[in-house]
Amino acid sequence: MPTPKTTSLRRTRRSSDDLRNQILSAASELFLRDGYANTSIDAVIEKVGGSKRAIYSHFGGKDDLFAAMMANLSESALQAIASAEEKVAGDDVRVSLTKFARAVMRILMDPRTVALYRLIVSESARMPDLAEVFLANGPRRAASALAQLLQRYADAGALTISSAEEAAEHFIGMLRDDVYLEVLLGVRAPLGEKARNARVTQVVDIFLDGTLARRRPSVR
Amino acid sequence: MPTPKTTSLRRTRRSSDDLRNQILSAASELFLRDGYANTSIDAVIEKVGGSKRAIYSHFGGKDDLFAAMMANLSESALQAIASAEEKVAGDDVRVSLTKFARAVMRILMDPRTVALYRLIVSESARMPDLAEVFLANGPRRAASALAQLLQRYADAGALTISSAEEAAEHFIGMLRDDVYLEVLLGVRAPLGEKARNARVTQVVDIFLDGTLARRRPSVR
DNA sequence: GTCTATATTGCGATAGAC
DNA sequence: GTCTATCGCAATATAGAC
Repeated sequence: MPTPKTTSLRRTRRSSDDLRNQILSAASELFLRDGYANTSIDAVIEKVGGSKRAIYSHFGGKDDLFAAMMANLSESALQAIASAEEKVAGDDVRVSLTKFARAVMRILMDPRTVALYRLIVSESARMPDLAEVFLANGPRRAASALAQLLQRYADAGALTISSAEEAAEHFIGMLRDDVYLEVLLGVRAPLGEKARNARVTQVVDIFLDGTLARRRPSVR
Repeated sequence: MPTPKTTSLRRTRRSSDDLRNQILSAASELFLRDGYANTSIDAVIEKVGGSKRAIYSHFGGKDDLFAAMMANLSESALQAIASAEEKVAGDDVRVSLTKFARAVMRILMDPRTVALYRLIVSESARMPDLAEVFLANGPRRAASALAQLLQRYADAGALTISSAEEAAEHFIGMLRDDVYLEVLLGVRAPLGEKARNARVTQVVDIFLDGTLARRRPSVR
């Protein structure tokens, strides 16, 4: 059978949901690559096939298509962050931080994340809600997860930090340094796993040897 | 007296240089505020007065006007960085780093820098040279100045660092953390002097207590 | 002023779902 | 067969570069 029955409710030639998803997918690719202003409705429709009308009946307009796409993207981004949070189960501070940092670096250097980051910076002025959603689901979420981790170690006497929140922000800042800026600006390819891990080790060393309590010469 | 229309080279009322500078100034303001696509030639002309013809004869087109404006801006940015480099004359590591970091933070949080940063991220895909010029005059220059400073202290035995370059990048990364991202996205106002200095102290403490040689319990 | 690009809408035709 | 979403194409409107 060419068309195995759709388990869902109605239309099937290319079900309404399929069309919607295909539009979202094509729009993501183009918006992420070329930005909002340089992506035309025609270009999206050319990738998907069909009529421009489909976009307007499904989404309402270009702005709404863009918003829908960003909402869609934030879901997958959120899942990535959530999986990173689970990686911090190690007992040793250095091991925990390293795991966390590697996960963050992997997400940061993902080409999709890079493009999303760039798009957010470009368009947040036009759509303020965009920035809020992105910050809440991405950076703030990662920072507060890390802050909790740091606080636990601080309570256990392994770390000496004045503010877990700020320390977490600084730690993540170290991961997202000039190298990341260069990736963001497209003058350098995203770091591969080996290079990422090397930088993570550097960062963890700098960070930890400043916050490790020195009373107990334990872990080293 | 019927004003003889000077068809080409000579201009009288407003000197050619003045007009050029006024155009650049108006263009800077608009481009920085609204971005490339959302700034129209008409809007620039409206601010300056005169005819659209002026822009095309002076610059050639919108792209060229934009490029000229960016080149113009990078000069002042360069001066700011250069002034930061001079501030590192202190003898004590902590004092030197603090001075340097305060200067960097002041530049970073300058609304003009923020707008420039945002514009670079938005447009570097369209104009790759932009990113190179910006990186060379800004971030890379600051990082390498800091790296030299760090290396001096390392040579003197005050710091233990494996790579001065990378350490410098991480240090600056700590300064440009999530808080800066929020400023960049416009959801938070740039930090005032007091808040900046507080963060600088945090960053220097984290950084130094990890890189200070512990053999000699000297400086602390 | 001219011309191109592009967002947005109008509407008859069509092809599956029911 | 009817119904409805989609299609294809044309038309409108506006902005903005030149």
